Amino acid sequence: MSDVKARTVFVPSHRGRNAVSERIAETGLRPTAQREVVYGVLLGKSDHPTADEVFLRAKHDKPDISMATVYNCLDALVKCGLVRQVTVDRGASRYCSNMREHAHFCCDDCGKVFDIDLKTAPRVPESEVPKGFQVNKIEISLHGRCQGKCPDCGMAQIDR
Amino acid sequence: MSDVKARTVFVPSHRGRNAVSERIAETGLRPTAQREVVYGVLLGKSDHPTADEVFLRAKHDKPDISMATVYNCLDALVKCGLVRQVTVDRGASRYCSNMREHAHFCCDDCGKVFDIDLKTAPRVPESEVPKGFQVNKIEISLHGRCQGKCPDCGMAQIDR
DNA sequence: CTGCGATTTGGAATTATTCTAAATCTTGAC
DNA sequence: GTCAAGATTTAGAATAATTCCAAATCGCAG
Repeated sequence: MSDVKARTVFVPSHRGRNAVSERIAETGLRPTAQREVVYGVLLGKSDHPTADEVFLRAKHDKPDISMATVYNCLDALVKCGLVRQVTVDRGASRYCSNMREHAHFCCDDCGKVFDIDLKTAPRVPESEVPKGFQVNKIEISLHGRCQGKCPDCGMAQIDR
Repeated sequence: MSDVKARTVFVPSHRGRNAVSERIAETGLRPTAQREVVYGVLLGKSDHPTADEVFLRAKHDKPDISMATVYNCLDALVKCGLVRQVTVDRGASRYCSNMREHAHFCCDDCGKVFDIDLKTAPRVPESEVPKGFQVNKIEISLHGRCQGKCPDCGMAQIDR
């Protein structure tokens, strides 16, 4: 694999320019058709899909996209800061195009993940962080039950 | 697999009684030799070992313990509240016998995980949690770099 | 329009974990 | 102490998620 190291802003030459390719290009990433589709999927529905679910949805727009490419694209989008990778539990990673400050609520019953907006960036007492350690990111995840209150929870796996 | 559903307090009948087996028994879990060894490993060194690492260490005391058993024991210990399962990133789960209120710092360079004590239980604005959702647990993980400041960081993978 | 490096691709490989069914252990009852 | 019932352990197979690979294709700069 090659690193994502482009520095200049690319503009797609053959395919049309659009909001999505524009945003990708702004990060210095080459706006390929596959990246646009993958990013588009995440922008289209913010339900924290797994790579597998992204793959399924991406195929709708681009039937011959491959799973490996979905992983590559997600990886590139995460590295360039357009997408967040969410790891609330064991099991597949989830992806999220909401870059505002927020935490995640993960329902132990239905397995769905919801954004919890945070007005302020999370903080941790500096005195408790070992001297010299550099903190780049703080992730907060809540675990609990939606109690059937979340959308489409009829099909929740109520196996407890 | 059978559920962990014991209700009475077991006392080991054949093997000796000790602090570790005592604590396991108190939770209503059968204090088997394997569980004692696994729990002992976690109590012995709080460096957030993966199941694999626990297996290796457990074999020192009990050479014929199996990987499946390590997973079973870890699972049982987590379910009965004696151990925390830590999921800071993709990759193997880690386990932790520190049950005080704390967050985790995960170094992107050396991959090690450190406890960050929290004086108070983490909170999230209640107003942002959807009505009716029940929050059971809040996990906080910090990501960053130890900058070579952590113990044994000579052998850190500095691949960035 | 051309060359070069970036990206995509299918498939194999790897890693972490779960499942399965048989053997063994633990406990409470006698 | 002995026994039966159910819990636990075990090796190995199976699964799930992700990464690796090397060849084909694509996108951009010149």
